[in-house]
Amino acid sequence: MLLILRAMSSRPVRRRGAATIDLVLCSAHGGRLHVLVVKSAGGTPVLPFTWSAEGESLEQAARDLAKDLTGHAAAWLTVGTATAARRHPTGAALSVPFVGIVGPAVVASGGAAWHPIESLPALAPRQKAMAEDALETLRLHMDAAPVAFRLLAASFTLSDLQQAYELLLGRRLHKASFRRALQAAYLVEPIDEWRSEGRGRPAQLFRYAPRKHRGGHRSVRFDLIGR
Amino acid sequence: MLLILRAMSSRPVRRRGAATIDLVLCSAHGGRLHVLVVKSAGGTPVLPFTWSAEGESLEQAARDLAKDLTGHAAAWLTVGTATAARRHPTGAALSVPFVGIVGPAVVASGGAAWHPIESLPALAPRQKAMAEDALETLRLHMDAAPVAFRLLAASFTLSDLQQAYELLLGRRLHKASFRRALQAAYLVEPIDEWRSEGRGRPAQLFRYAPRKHRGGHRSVRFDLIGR
DNA sequence: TGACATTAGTTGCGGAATGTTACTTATTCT
DNA sequence: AGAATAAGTAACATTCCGCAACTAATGTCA
Repeated sequence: MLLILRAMSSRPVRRRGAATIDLVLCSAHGGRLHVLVVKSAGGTPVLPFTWSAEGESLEQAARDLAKDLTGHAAAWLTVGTATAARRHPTGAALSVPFVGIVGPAVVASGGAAWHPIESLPALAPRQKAMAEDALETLRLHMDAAPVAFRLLAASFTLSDLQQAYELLLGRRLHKASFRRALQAAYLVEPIDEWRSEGRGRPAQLFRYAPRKHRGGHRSVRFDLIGR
Repeated sequence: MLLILRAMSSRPVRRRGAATIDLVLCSAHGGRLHVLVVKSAGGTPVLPFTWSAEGESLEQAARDLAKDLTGHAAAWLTVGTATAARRHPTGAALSVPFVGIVGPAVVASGGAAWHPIESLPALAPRQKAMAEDALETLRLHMDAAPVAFRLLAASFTLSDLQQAYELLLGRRLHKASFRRALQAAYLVEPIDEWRSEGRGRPAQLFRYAPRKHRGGHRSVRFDLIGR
């Protein structure tokens, strides 16, 4: 399936030997983070990958790969930690992992399947390491980029958003505090729609609409350094 | 000088064609962040670099390069954003930048020189981009790693530390607030030494000694998202 | 129909964290 | 001795945050 999809697009010719671009594509389903895994020619599970091409941006290649795979552009994408120590399934010397996010509506098709990030299938060592680093990469960027928002559809409830943050942070948050902080940041805007999940009061929908606000110049938090 | 130093060490044979490992080595002098720049064979300024070698860790190669260059091991090192779009001086297709830190005692020798990060000499485009990304990379990691501490010597005054944070954050901090937050985080330990800079009261010296403390599970800060 | 469960969303309080100002302490310079 | 300089502290007001309790809107089920 991967090969078929790649043949459908007209991208630069890629040659074996340079570096692989490995894609750790993430999505949130059912309150858990999932990673897209495909099948290699031999049937073993692998992360989607492509080869770097002369003169082409690595990021663009990763974006093309994500689009070919899912039919949707990645909602967010960043480069991870390039590595050469372990062996890539293809024997490539170098791997450049990209960590991407697609919204919850993207379904896996063909040989591709979403796997919970805590219980991935048996990947090759280098790919396994890259997948396990993905969450850390997302955490690293979530203070400066709207990572949590990209896990959601364009319109979402505040409970959805809180759940996304809890997913990324790995801990529970307090509802009232979360909403107060969110309001103070002018990051979301209510839209005139409500969603009912069946039980309980319907929730208002919001969209990501950051407004310029002079970043409160507050002190430093040392909370995270030193374990 | 670079070539001489590299010949002195017995590292794996590196062959042209794979990827360059470019080093953005940073250090703080006189309240400003500096980057180490060397001279190429042709005399033009370049970032120190080496070639990736089969089977060797990219990070280890970068660490070796830093040690060969300065005689000191890098106090901290992380990988930056791999790139292929622009042209490397050597014509390499791929570059993996590493952003490193050495303490203030490391002096440049031979063809190497420290340049303020705001006024770098005319580097090749790809290297210029990598160097300009360095500060952003450091900022990205400073909440999770002791980046600011690595810019300092093993013992330092609290004013030194505050200056390092101000350097990285690009804004002034309040002395009292900074010290309170620092005390609450159990990150430093006073040692029984004082340093006098000539005028003013001598400052007590501290060292980085993080103690396990249950990270206060506080709410999220949205300050930085959305510009 | 009416009590109950469930989820969304708000309010108010107390304690913790932070910004600000002013102060004390220790040293050098003149 | 007194001014200048920098380190370090104290006190107070303000803001932030965790918590608990509350209201609101819907579905469920006896």
